[in-house]
Amino acid sequence: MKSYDHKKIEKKWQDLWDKKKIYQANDKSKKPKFYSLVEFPYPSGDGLHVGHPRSYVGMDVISRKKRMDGYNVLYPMGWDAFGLPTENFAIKTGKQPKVITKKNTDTFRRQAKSLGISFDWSREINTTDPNYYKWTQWIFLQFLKKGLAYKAKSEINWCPKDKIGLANEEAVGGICDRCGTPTIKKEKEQWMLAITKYADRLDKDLDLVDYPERVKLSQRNWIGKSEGSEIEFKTSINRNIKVFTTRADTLFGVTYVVLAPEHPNIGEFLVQSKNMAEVSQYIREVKSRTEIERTAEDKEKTGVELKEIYAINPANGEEVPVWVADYVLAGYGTGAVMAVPQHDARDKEFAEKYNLPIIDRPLVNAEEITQKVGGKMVTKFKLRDWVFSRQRYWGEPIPVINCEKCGLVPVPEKDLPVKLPEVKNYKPTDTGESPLASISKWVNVKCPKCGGKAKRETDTMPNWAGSSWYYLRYVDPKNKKEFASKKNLKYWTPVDWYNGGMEHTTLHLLYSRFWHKFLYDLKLVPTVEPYKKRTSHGMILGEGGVKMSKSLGNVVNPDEIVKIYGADTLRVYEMFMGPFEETAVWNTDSIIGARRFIEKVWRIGEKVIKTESSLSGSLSPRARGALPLGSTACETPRQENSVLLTKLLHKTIKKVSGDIEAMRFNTAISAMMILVTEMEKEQGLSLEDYKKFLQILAPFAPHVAEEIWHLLGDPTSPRLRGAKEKSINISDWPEWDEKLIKEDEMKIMIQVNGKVRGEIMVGSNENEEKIKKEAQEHLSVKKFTEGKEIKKIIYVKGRLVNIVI
RNA sequence: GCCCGAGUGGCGGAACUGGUAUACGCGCACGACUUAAAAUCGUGUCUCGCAAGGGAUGUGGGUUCGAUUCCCACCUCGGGCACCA
Repeated sequence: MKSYDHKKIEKKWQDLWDKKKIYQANDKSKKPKFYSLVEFPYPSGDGLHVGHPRSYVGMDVISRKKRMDGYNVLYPMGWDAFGLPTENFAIKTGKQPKVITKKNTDTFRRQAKSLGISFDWSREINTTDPNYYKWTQWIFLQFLKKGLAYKAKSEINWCPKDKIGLANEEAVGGICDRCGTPTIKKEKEQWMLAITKYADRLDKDLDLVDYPERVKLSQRNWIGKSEGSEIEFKTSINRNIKVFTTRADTLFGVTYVVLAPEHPNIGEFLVQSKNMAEVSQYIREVKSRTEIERTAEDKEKTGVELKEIYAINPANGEEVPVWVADYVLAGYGTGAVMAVPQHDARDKEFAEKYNLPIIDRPLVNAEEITQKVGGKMVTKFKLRDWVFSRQRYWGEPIPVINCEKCGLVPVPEKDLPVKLPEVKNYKPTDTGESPLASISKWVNVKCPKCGGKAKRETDTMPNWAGSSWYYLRYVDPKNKKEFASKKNLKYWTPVDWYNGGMEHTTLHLLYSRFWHKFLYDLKLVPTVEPYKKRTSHGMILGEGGVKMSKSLGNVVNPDEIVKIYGADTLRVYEMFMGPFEETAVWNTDSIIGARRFIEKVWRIGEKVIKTESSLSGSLSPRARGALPLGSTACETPRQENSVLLTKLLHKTIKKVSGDIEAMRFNTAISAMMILVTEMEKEQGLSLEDYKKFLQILAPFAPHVAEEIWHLLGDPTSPRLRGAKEKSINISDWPEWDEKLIKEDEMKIMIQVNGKVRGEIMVGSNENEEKIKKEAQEHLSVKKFTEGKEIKKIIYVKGRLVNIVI
């Protein structure tokens, strides 16, 4: 046996696994299925960085264990390849986005393979592949058919630098998500998806899934469900003001009413106010401000009174002034609020600034008062409809045709996919139209309905489109008739375990749940929720605890680590560096610990092989497994190790089994390290025990485990060496023996007043009284109890005795 | 401002339902092997103290025989949301 050479071993097994297709999922298996999923990456030009493997290896460990547990595992990978960085690179270099993407995915694939991740590469998908986005477009047409995709003139967040319309969530705080430029509001016809129609179900059904509490919470906050009352205020003009409040109980404390500057009926109030010029000036001012200016932290509230217009409090008939102020949002509730300065900090701030009355009134029952004033209880959501248009090239074309006569006409399903044409210039236009608009050959088409002159929609879909349903395509990635067959969907979905980053818990997760529910309503998928269980890995920060970034020059390339230390070492290190769900700081110096661990495993392997071959002799092949149990005759001498080590092995098997399921990879590895240290000390290590250890190591370090496994030979086969043995990675996960784990002696700590003073060993079935007695007689304990009155003695089974004096 | 999460050796971290605080790893020191070095192995490594013993899990209090763990208040860091009525 040669010394450990990770380069040879890893390459050899990666190729063999590929050839033997041992990680391919089987659509027709009788085994129980397990669908494990990681977020497919955006294949950037920089290649994989060490953060990616954290998620991939974590789920790989789980997938590998599940295979060994007897599951038919689907663990797929693909590319979420539409997106701005590629397009921007295309603009800069003039290369085709398609070509750039091909290059990047090749790099990513090579890197992922070099880590020995057990992905089923036969199901690889790419969102930019027309065979894939055909179905993204098809699903869009279903939304259109059901009236959930619609075009609306709306104010969008416009980035003047990227020249692109952004969704609210991409322009948080009025700053472009991509380049940091302050966004401005711009009116534009946009495609929208009515996610708000699903708001309530998206909130409620979180009860059905196994997500971490913090993930559920952030989804709930994003959806922002709140229950309250809608109450109408009559006014001095012929137009009521409807307000939304969660505090109808404070209705008697209302001292004024406020309209948002963008309130739909603002015009009617404006023209009848005495200070029309002043008010319209104010509204104009507000609209000219950027989002940042409007929401700046220290910004003082502004507003203007609609003079000579008043509203009537329906609770007591009082007349109160009406104001326009930009602290009221048009997009939430009714765009108007009743102000109760006594109970609301914002109203109070405003009232104090403009000398509006602040009054204290008794509170009443919210529901009763709502009913009494003719209002109704309603539920509102913060969630807005999803702006689904992008004025960009590198996205799925929205499959719609604008006909001069017929209006918006969906592209017939038989004409899908609407393929992206090749263009010369990928730069978006200053008018805000997609570069597609300038390709007249592509744009000008016949109307599918009337055959008349028509133009294609030139907007494309946002990044989130392709990733909203990709997990469905994996179950049947080559299907030409449907996005996936009913049969495969029924077998594989839902995803059993989905791991990804915290940064995707609000948007991607919510969007894909929305699409899934929509498809469920169309009876196209069998389950209400797409993901049964979701976990989140922590980020990997650069040395010093800062984010890895090119500008800081602290990005670690996994290729380097694989080259120097090997994939197994990188895998073990990343799983060992800290709790999986928490942020971890990269430390190149610590990798050596993982490498030493693997080398130790290798050395023990060498030792075991040496003893085995000396025992079996060179003439006869070993036939240990073939011998009947308990047979003594002619048996070759077998190497035995101490019962203590076997006990430790079984404890470790149990610990590792449980830790993998709970993603406590760090403590699993720690337990294996302890076992390995003990195994190395052991004089004669038995082949069986060592092989069991290799099996529990295999999910973490599959290459080295496989190599030694094959060098040792399969004990159930008469052959010591040879290529025909089964892979360790699909062998049966070892079982532990509870009897061996149970100690016949237990260590009991003795405390005096809660302080440890000694310990005794007792039989595991020893009765309480005897243990207590023995504890009191313990020498180093007596020292503390002598001459003191013993108040009571507490015994915790199998743990300790506490003597209280 | 609001909502989460976290504060344990020189460092990454462990302690699963309240029961030996600091497992495992990195680093460091010393020793063995070696002509030497590397690698490897062994020993030690929270702190004060010669010792007996005492003190430490962000700070202060509480509950308990017993608290890193539960409760209250505060401080610091990380993340998310942010005028959502």
